Amino acid sequence: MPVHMCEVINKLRDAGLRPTRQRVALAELLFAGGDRHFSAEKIHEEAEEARIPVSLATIYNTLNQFTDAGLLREVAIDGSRTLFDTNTSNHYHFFMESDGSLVDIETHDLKVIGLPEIPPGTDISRIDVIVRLADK
Amino acid sequence: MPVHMCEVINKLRDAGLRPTRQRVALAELLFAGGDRHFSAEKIHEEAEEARIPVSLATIYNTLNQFTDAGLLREVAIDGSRTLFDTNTSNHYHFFMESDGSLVDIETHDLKVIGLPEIPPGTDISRIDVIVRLADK
DNA sequence: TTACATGCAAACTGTTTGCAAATAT
DNA sequence: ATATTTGCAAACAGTTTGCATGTAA
Repeated sequence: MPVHMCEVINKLRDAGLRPTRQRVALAELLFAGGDRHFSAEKIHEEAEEARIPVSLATIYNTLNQFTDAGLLREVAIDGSRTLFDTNTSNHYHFFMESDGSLVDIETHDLKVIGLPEIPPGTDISRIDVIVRLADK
Repeated sequence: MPVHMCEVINKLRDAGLRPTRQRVALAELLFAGGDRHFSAEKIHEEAEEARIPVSLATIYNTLNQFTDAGLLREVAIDGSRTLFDTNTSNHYHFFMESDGSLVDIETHDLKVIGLPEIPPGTDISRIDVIVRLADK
């Protein structure tokens, strides 16, 4: 078994997920390259191209499990579909309205200042920033 | 016909929308008070309580028309449902994770700084900021 | 009178779920 | 051996659409 596969298996184990055939294959697809953004449907297509037999239902379940385990995060762009992001660190996004794609903005570049007091009894769990770009 | 009703009618006319019974009634519901956030379903319930007969399909159509006309804007929180906002000016939001409600943050309080260069050939069409709050 | 708006039901999209068969431990 | 995971199809929620009927101009 190749080393990179063991890494994926350990990653899943650490997250408390059994390293099943499908989960390992999907994790390799998702985490092989650098950071990326995708929908469930996109991953389904890629899995088919890679001859990995996984049902769409399992992809949804897996992406949600990965998200719960902190391996992915969701990005809310509009109501039509859920996008996932392999970069789980605190960062913001450019959203290309022309083609619906996302590009990361590294946090150290960008700051949100002047935040008013938050309601008592609450904590900030996350700040989402989406810079929507349109073709000129 | 009361004065406030004329205002609504003019507002619709200015937006290029015929002031039909349903559109006038919905506009009064939506724009009577100050700024507010809501889903299509919520407005459907309110219309029923107010004994205004409007089908859910018409509410969806109307909210989308109002949005296209610039009378409303959409707020993307998560994929599960579309939220609308009567405040169409540039402003940001607190999102209460506990109950799914939204509260406006006035723009003059909050600034996004250090934005990196945007890709050539594009313009910023809007910046969305959502501060997610969880109960402590 | 005529173009546009409405209501209903049916279609549709993205997502979740129930359950029998398959699999990891 | 046993608890978990998978795949399928069916269920589901939110939203949109086709078409006959109603209405504003």
